[in-house]
Formats: sequence, C-alpha cells, structure tokens
Amino acid sequence: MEKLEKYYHQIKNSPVFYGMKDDELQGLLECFNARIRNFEEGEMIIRQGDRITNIYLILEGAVNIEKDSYWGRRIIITQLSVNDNIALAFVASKNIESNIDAVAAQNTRVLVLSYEKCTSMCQNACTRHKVLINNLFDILSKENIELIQKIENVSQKTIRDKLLTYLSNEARKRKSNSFEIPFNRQDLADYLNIDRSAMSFELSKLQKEGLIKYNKNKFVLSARV
Amino acid sequence: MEKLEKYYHQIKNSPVFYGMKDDELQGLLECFNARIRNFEEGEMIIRQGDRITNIYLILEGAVNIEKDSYWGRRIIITQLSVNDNIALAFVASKNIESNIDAVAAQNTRVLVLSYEKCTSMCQNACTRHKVLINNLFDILSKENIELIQKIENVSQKTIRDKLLTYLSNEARKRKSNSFEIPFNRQDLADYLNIDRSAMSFELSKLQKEGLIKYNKNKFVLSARV
DNA sequence: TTAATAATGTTGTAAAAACAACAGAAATGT
DNA sequence: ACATTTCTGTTGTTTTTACAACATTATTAA
Repeated sequence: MEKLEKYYHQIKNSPVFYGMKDDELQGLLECFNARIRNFEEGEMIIRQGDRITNIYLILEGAVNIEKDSYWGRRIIITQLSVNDNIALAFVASKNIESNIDAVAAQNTRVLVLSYEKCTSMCQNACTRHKVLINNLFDILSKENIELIQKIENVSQKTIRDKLLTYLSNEARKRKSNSFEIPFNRQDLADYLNIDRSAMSFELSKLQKEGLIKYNKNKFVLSARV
Repeated sequence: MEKLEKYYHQIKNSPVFYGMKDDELQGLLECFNARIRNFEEGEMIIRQGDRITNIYLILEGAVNIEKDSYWGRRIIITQLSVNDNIALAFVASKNIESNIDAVAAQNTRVLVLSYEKCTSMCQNACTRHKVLINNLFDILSKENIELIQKIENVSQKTIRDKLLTYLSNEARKRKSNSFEIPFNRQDLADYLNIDRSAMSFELSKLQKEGLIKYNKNKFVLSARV
C-alpha cells in the first residue's frame, strides 16, 4: 500500500476521482482493493474474451487497444495514455466479454481497482460512489466522442485523405500545427487500416508538396492543410 | 402533456428510465420539461456544430448518425432505433459541439428532455437523478462497445471481409442466421465506407458461392460463414 | 394498368491500394 | 566502434476498388 502514496496526488487529480475529498478517496482506495501493477512493453493487460471487473487507470506509459481480425490482421482501435482508463465500457456491462485486447505500448504502470467489490459493499449509496459514477459518465462520454472521431479518420476513402484527416484532427486536439504522434509508422498504418509502405509513400508525397513536414513522430502542418 | 400518456409505458420501460418508480418518473418528466417531437424522414434532428443540452429518446422510427466528410462524401456512423438515445455523449460534455448530424431515417417520434434544467434544479441530489445517471452510464457503455464493433466492421481490408464481418456480427447480435438489416444498399455502402455498385457485385458473388442468401433487406447466412 | 421514379444489379475501365522485395537510416546491443 | 536488428522509405507488379454507364427489377403515382 505504501507504493500508492507515491502516486496519490496524481490519482486524486485524475478524471476518475476528480472532485473527491481526501477522506472519501482514501476510503475508496481501500474499499476498492486498490493496487499497482506494472506491465512491460508488449505485455497483454486485457485479452479478448476476458470479463472486466476492474477499473484500470494508467499512471505511466501507454496502452494500445487492439483487435486481431479473423484473418490475422492487426487493428489498432486507439491508444490510451496517462490518466486514461482501460476498457471502461466493459466494466459497466459486466456480462459482456471484452472484444478487444489491451497491450502495453511501453512499460506501463496501472492502478487497478475492483469495481465489483465496491458496488457490492456500498450499495451505490455512499457519496463517493455518486461522485465516481458522475466522473465515469463524463469519461465515457469523452471516449465515445473520441471513437466517433476515429471512425471519421478511418472512413476517408484514400490514404491521402485518411492521413490529412487524422493529422488535422490531431492538430486541432492539441491546438497547434506542430505536434508529436504516439505511433510509429507500422502502428499508424494499423490505426488507419492501410498498408505501411503505401502510407510512407504518401507521407513523402505530402511533404514534397509542402502540405506537411515531419521527422520521426514529430509533424508540422502547413497553414494550407 | 396528454400525448405523453400514450407513451408512458414505453418510456417507463426504456433503458434511460428503467428501474424508476412511478412517482419519481412522473416528477422527472415534469422537471425535465418533457415533450414529444415528430420528424419526417430526412429531417435533421441534430446538426454538426450544435450544442446538445437535451436527452433524446426515440419512441418510434429510426435515426441515422451521419457525418459529411470534408470532401462531401457521406459517412453513416450508426443507425439508432426505438429506445435508443441520440447523441447522448454530447449531453455530458456540454461544452463540446456535436461533430455529427442526426437525420430521421423514417418518420420518427422523439421524447425530448432538458437535461440541463433538471441537473441545475435538483443539484444531483434526488434519488431519481441517481437512478438516471446509473442508467446513462450503462447506456453509454453499450454505445461504446457498439462503436468498437463498428470500427471492426469498417476496418476490414476488402469489401468481401467488410460484408462478412458486418453480417456475422449482426447475426450474432440477433442470435439468428436470418435477420433484416436496417439499411438499403446505398446506406449500407455509406456505413461500410465502400462503393455501392462494387458492394452489390460482391453481395451477388457471395450469394452465388452459397455463403449468403438475401432478398431486399432480409439476409440468411449459411452455416459456413 | 401504365408511366414514372427509385432502387438494385452488372459490366468495363481507370485509379488506388496492397503486396513484395529491397535500400538506406536509425537504434540497439556487445 | 562495430555488427545486428529494427524502422522507414522507395519502386514495380498484382489485386482490389471506385467510378461511370447502363440494365433490370421494384416501388410509387397517375
């Protein structure tokens, strides 16, 4: 339990527990059987078919939400990072199996809470549960909007349009024309559902045309985009 | 307010209000300024850029959630039907503008509730609000899972794989190999982000190969799919 | 019933993507 | 510093898709 102390401030200010008083949070962390788990890059945190009963809060690192298609191709649905929750939607619908994998994209530290344990104990009656569920509702709303955004990105017709849509959406999100993306080329291709080499080719083309500049994961969009 | 009576039973048993006592629901409908609105096929219920402050519950009909791509192509994100809520994610994130259109896919009857009005009045304190937010959390979770499902559908590489993935997901959802889909051919193409005529061609091919049978919107999957 | 309109299916052609194979650059480990 | 491995970019070929144009079948209206 001592290790929790180190992250207490971060936990308290995370969207899940935002607005909770210290004593409420302390009690909740105990009641939730809170513990910290570490995952190495590439390690599976959640597998397709799992039933999720825990709330996962990312304290350090990043996690890819993936799906292997029936024919073996990898689909990256989204990448989560610090302060995000993993597979929250499956916690509420507890009789629905996870249809996604969660894979550590780097070495990752996660706070794990037994949601089930708390709801059974406090019967939804305590104030901290009320704050929590409000927060969870907000978080899920934002996730929902993110997923719609992603659908827009991958629904473009050409590789070019997918790239431009993705990049300009990222720029808008960060309120800057200059930003880093969390993906390497292969991951970006798996996120946009396109071939890596074809994507590389189109990126160069966009750079030659002066629409974008990039170096590794750092992108700069020209005003024209 | 009399018109509400006609739908009272349906409203009471809808996922949003599920588990609410009669007096709670009655009070809530008043406090929410509940009213019924009708939309004709093709009419816009929500537009990109709107700020959503109402909860919309579909009582009759169906609604397409759409987005016009920058280049003018139509994307159907999902189709909602009776008992579904429209654009719920944007109600929670009230300072985020809608990035989607909601268009009546048929003549549609909708219950409209001012979410804002209630939250400001009851300060999240009344029991009915607690039941409501729990329900909303559940609904958003399911929507989330649906969106992930849709991402899987459109992330397949070929038209054939998109169709087979979509159809077998539908079959699983309805627990039957025989089912109707809510789309005509053009809408299905816009949902899967593919060309209608190419899709028609592939559908015939699948039928010739004996993998599927179809007539209009009614599909039957062979055991091999 | 017939004409008009809409929806769906079919085909050929041009465009785009996937794929494979490889070259060069960057990162990693020893 | 060197060898090894991983990542990224490039090119040519094959496959798939979009698009356009039209045929056929349903649906609607007169």
